[in-house]
Amino acid sequence: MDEKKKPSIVDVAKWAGVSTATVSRVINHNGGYSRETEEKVKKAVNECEFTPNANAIGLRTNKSRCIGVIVPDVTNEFFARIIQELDFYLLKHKYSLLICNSNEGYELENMHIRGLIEKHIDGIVYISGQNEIKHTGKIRNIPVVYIDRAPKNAEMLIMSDNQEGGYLATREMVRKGCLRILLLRDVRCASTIRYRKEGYLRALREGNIPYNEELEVSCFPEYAQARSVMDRLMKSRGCFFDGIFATNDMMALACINVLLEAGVKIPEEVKVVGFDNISLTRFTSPQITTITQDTRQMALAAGSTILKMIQKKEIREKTTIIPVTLEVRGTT
Amino acid sequence: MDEKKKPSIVDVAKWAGVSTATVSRVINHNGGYSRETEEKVKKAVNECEFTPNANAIGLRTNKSRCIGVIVPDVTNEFFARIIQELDFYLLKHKYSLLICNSNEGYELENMHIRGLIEKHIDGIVYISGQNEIKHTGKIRNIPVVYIDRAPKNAEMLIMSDNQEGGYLATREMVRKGCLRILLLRDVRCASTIRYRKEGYLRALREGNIPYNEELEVSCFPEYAQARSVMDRLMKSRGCFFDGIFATNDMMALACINVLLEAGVKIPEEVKVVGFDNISLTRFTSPQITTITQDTRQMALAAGSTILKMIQKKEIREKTTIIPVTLEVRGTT
DNA sequence: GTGAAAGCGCTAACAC
DNA sequence: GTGTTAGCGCTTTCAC
Repeated sequence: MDEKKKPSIVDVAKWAGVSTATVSRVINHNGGYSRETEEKVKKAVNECEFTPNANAIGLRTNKSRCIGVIVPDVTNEFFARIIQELDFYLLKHKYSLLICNSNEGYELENMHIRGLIEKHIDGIVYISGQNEIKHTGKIRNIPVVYIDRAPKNAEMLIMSDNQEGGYLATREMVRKGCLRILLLRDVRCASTIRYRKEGYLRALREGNIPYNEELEVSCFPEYAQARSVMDRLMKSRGCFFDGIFATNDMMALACINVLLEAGVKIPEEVKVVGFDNISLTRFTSPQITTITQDTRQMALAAGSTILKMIQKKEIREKTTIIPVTLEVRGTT
Repeated sequence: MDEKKKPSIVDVAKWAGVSTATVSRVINHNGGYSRETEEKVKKAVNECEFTPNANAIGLRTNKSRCIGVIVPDVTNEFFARIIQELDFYLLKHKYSLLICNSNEGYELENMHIRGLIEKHIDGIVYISGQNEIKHTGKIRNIPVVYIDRAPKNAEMLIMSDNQEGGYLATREMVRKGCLRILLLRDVRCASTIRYRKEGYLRALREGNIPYNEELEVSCFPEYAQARSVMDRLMKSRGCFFDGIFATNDMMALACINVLLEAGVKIPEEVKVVGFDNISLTRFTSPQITTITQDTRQMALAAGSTILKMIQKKEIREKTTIIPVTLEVRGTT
């Protein structure tokens, strides 16, 4: 065993006085060896401080035990939470997570995908973040699990029950007496948003409240844009609503700040519900009522699905819907 | 060239009518071939849709073009921003980023490190997040760059100019007339916090304001803890300060909410400055004055340093200090 | 300027 | 139950 080099399985074999095949068998728990040799080998492994060479294994088996995750923006807490849970789940299964931040950009995404392919990663988790999927077809022969949105030909999809979320959010306000509930929605035509709106409509119907087109306002799903839209609305038409369902928490926060600054009382005069339950919703005053997307379950579903695909196990459901919950707090 | 299998350099060599050695040379721009063969090979590479097998390269060269990043919590925006920039920088240099979320846990971190070693990653970026570095010595022969904090025997360290940050924050309040500036500090004894306090003291000295021990309050650096500490303080002693320097933005936010709820006017009666400039500081009302840690420069420094170490280039500075800036907003 | 061939560390098929 | 060995795809030395 060389002084400088890392010990290989050959070194271990020599040390234990067995063949490399036997060492390999023991390491991989493949059976076909006696209790005795097992001990010998394990001892040798420890004493040599042997660690397997993933590159060699990968080359030999065409597996890398790496999963790539493509994400529009790690900086977004919702995505970060998914990554965190995914990392934890995969670590337990001895997989590594390669992070690919696309910044919502086509070019970065493609560079990343190219890198992933060269690295022979075993699978990809693709978190779309409501934007269009652009790469379609570029990824071949690699299992892909989509979270949130997926291209038509996609195999596997994990998503929250957005319809139910929209419903729960709106029902909460209806039950508490709101009659003119503003829908402040992400302007982008994502299916997730469409579902949330369906839920909103369902809750209105259930409460015998007619849908009013004037109460639907679109804007880009960022704080700044939501703020200016609400500012303009308040200036031009005043507070003509008694509830707001914002399709994400940042927009909800923008509403709350605008209303509070205009002297409107929350939740007495206007109630507000957001979506996502990012941590920020607990750091405001009042704290924001919102819909929890269960990032943990989403990550778990994505992780176990991708592992199953890698192992070519059969998967019953192509689409997994993760339940959402209403978090009642100070704004309703 | 097999139908199902990915083409290897053997296929390309056959296609181009040259040897694998030549293909390798062309691919790696190693010179020693004619303009003519270069064209032939390049053409073959394209037509075969050849992508190199990173495992084979890694096995042969003992390089993986992978960098691991160990981070206490991806969900923390400050860390996420560093990861984002690092990912971008490394992508440009054709390196991949393996994410290792330690959740501030010893065990997870070690599992991750073990995985990184097996994967023969080329380097590690270690973002400590002010907690102690525990692994010391476990990582051998792998270049490591530390961000924020480093163990004694560490080679490379990137950090913000925390002293200057504390100074700028405090000076801003001194200049605007504050005389009793509360220091709400992270209770953990990290060097970063120590530096920030030094800056605070320097600004006081400069303003001829005596340091008052009673104005230094410690707590865990989370919103909830900061809130309850401030709540208690206000209940027991009222508002005996006219400024607060909180050593991170979450604590600053907690202060602001407590004060606002108690009817204290910000910034008229009390001014507040945070630290980090997380995006949340712009989503509050009033927006929070804070110190920007330049995550982009930190990531750039970490990225270029780790690449230099990998290439065994000499590095002048062991420690890189990244400048910080004061962001004046509504709370001062 | 180009090719032949060894070998990186490992697994798995086959032999015993 | 264990050993021998071929070969995964690539780089690199050594010939020519």
